[in-house]
Amino acid sequence: MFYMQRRIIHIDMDAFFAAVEEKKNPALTGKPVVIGGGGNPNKRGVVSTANYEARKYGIHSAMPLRTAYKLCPHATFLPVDFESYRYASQEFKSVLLTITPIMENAGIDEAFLDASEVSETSEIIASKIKTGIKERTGLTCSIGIAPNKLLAKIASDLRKPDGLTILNKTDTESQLWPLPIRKLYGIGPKPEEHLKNISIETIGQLASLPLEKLIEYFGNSYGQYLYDASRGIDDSPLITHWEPKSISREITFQEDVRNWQVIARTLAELTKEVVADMQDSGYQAKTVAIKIRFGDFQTLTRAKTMTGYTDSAEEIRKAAFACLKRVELKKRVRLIGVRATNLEKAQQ
DNA sequence: TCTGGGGTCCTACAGCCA
DNA sequence: TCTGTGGCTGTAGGACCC
Repeated sequence: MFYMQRRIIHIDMDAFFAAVEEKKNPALTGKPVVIGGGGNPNKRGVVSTANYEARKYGIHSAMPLRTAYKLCPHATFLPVDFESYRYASQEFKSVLLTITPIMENAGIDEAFLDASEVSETSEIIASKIKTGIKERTGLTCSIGIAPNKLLAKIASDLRKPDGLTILNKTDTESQLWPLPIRKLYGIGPKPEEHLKNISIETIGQLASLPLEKLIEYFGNSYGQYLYDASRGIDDSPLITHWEPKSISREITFQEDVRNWQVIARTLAELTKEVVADMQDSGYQAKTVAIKIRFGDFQTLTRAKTMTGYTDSAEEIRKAAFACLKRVELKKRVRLIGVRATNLEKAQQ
């Protein structure tokens, strides 16, 4: 039996939000730009994207805006303009679809292509993608090409910006194993710390652990994942179509709130937005959940499953408030959110 | 003192039922 | 009738990603 090796391409736009902003306002080019929250570095919010100039000051995604401001007060701070980014996203993805229709959306600034059936060489495909995106949007991207999604994503991260990296199965030892464990998709701060405690720092060292050990440390599912991923093994297919599992809204107050009226009014507004979203996209929900984060970051959720599926504003609001009633509000509230889950496409 | 918002998936546990 | 077991569903929390 002959198995053809897949050819998966991962495309990652370079400092996407910042690049779109620089396109909108070329005067920003070459200066440090930080995008996040409402664009006011003295208010609550985190960095969504920092351009390469701003990264030189140590600014990175997920950093509090106030911290970014301390590191580089003369940077330009801008609010997130999702409309523009969504438009640019559609534009670059339309270029990708000229290569092959087998595309997986992986967020606003990333995508995978399955180019196994495309006859051109990887270098020619990559060059077509880069030129096409540059012509269409004026933006650059980094590309990784490999036999699976896991390696393609790691590859696109190896040379940035405007890079191209092609990995083969046989490159696992030389290219994958020297990398720090954090580079492996799915390893966040917690597993990283756990692994460092047992002196595992690189993907190669992770690959030296027997499967039984990994399962003992991390459970069946995640243990098996780490075992395979550290060897560059990944058979997961591209997801070209998917249905949402939940629709939600949440908001962090500028200052922690004790006033129940404010909390209730905010919950009602968020619920309205969720319902509008559901109705626009044609979904009904059976379960409504709320999320509350207190000033000390303690976070709790309460959920209520209704008797049937609904997109009625009245029913969903009632369910959300039934959840709120079950929470003892004895501390100031930092964040409140509402989520509709257990979704079903509404009958037409 | 600081830590967004919109998602997904996994795990643990409790209650119900056959 | 009592007890144990295993599956299913709902709930809650935690971790990850962009």
